[in-house]
Amino acid sequence: MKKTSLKDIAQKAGVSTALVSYVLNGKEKETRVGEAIAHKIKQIAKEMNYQPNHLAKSLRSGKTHTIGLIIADISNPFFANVARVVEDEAKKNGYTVIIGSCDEHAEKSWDLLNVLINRQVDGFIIVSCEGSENQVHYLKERNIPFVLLDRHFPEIQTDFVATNNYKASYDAGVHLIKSGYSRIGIMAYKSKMYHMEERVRGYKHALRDNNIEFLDSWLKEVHFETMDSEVRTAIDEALASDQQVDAMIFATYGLAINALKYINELRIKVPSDLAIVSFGQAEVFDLYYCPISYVRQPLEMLGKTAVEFLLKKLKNPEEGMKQILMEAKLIVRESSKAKTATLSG
Amino acid sequence: MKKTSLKDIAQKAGVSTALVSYVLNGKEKETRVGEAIAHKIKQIAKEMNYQPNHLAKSLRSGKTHTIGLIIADISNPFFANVARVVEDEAKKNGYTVIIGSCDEHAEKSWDLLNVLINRQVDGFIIVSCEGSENQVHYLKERNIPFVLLDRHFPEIQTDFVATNNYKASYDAGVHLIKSGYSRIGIMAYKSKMYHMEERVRGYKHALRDNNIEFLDSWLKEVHFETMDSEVRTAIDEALASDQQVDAMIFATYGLAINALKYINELRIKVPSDLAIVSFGQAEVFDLYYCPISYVRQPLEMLGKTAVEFLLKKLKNPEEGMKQILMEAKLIVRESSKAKTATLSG
DNA sequence: GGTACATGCTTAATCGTTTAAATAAAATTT
DNA sequence: AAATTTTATTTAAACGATTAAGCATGTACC
Repeated sequence: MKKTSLKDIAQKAGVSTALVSYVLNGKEKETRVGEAIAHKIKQIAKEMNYQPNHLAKSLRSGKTHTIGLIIADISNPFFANVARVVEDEAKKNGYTVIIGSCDEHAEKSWDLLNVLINRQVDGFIIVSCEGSENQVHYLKERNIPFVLLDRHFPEIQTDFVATNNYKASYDAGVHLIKSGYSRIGIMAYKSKMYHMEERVRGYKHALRDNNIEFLDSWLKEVHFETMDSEVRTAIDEALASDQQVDAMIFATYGLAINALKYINELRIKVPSDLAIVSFGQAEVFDLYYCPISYVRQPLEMLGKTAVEFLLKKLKNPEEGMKQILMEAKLIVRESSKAKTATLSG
Repeated sequence: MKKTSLKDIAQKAGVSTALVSYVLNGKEKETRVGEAIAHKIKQIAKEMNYQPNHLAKSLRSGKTHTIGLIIADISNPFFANVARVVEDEAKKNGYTVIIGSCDEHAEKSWDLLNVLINRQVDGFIIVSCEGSENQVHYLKERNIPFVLLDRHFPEIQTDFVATNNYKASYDAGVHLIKSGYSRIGIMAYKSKMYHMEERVRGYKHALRDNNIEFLDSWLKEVHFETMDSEVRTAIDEALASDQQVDAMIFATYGLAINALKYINELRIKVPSDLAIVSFGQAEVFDLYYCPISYVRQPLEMLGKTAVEFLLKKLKNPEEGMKQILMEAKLIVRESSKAKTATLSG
């Protein structure tokens, strides 16, 4: 029992496939199809439960109504949620999303890109990973529409939707200072990615603007791949030295999780021994015995806007370049509460 | 600068598209293409960076090399991870996956199914939600290949890959009993889904086989949609009554998370006030001040096997029905440690 | 009554592949 | 040398849709 095609309907109605196509695409008026026939065609289409073949449509039109979404790390709940938003938003507009995670590997990202290009996606939304600049250039050269999400390359002119990471980190730093912490560290990925540099920069400026001298030993940079062990070392160092920190900003969700596990093991008390503010958002932060203060990025808006930008570009390739930085919001919880309160402890 | 097609290559090589197709599909031998020409064609294809058009291929062959993955709830990290496994495994076999989450709504699942059928996916892997039996029947009738994952309907003959939930829950119950708990409750979704019933059944039998009389008030069933508030009520009831529980099994990850948040608020101590074993697996359980014992389902194997079953069926539609129940493993942590140890507290 | 236009429908090309069947040329057999 | 087989290549239909162009009609106008 094959799917019914235009031909089947045409045959049953005794007309050409052209008429059927016109009618079912709502072009009866422009193409002057007889009312009686039009009605008959619609009737038959319904009876036979006609569903157009997307492949054929796409082959003809060159449009697949599919978006490729390449995510740097889908195991990060922030990105997982962004992916959901993108998917929902796309579906609302009649688009299907194909998701791929490159797990922070540029080669994997490259493979994905090619697979999806071959699948004829109409455009891309990309959370770039380190070393994927060439891919961005490639897309630009080939004139394939795309929007960068959450991470972007300031030296490459592209559409992007991202968070103001500098500001977010600055705010986090100021918040800790105002809460009475003065020896504030930051843990970040060892990375040349702009969003990461911005987070470190914001933190440093927060210290500077509050007359706290930044110490090199307060910046802990770890490699993504060997995070598990490096985080432990970093925590050990941050707490053991004579430049011991009393608060720490975690530049990503993954770093925070790893650190918290270790901190648990060490029986270090948050926030009395160590105050914490983390980027990223996740249930985990609510569930920790001492709820974690975090930087809430405008997840929904990021996803929605990225889709919006891309679809606009798909509809009109001449559309101008769109770039937007959205503000994050610092959610203050127990893990960074004012130090005075813990002086008694 | 259009993509190069078979035609372009044919033109440049001065041959017909047929030859090009044969050569590039490795059918030179069967179709006896001249060696010189074959070589020339390959050469040109490489030079022009030929990438076949999947749409055209699919239209012709009726195969899209795409799998539809419908997940009951992608916000559940267990399912999110299963999705990753399925995706990776599919990709290894040259398949692309289109994921959709129905958020436990049968209608949404129905919509997804249709969207994906229209997109001509070759087959489905489905984590069914309540009330979607008709969809399973529909697929069977229309002879669309599919494999049910994690949840199945015992009264419908289908391929499936799932966990032995009865056994898992039974083990969890026995473990708690052996650890000295005797007033053991269970929190589950109010649902007619088989996997949920099995979890309750296993728990009950664990009690029965250890001469503990099951009390109705120990079974807390909450609705998925209104989980947030109902979980609180359930916890209140479980702890306040004269039939107060000293341990609790959570039949899903979501329930556990919600309950733990509330338990935190109430300042209830785990496990001294309440021991806990939960289904599902997530970082959260590691991070809780008292790491949570949980039932680890064979996530990787489930996903891989589902893909394997489906691909076999796609390759050979006559393939027999495949059903498998995999064993879960109880991971014992602090949250359910032997009661004697806490008698002093 | 001839030209012009409106109406209602069909034809056929096209998108990029695959592949059975046809064809032509060369090699082998009778 | 004719018949047959093998080898190398082309032709053309098909997948399922879209759409410009063509072709009959009928109606209106001068």
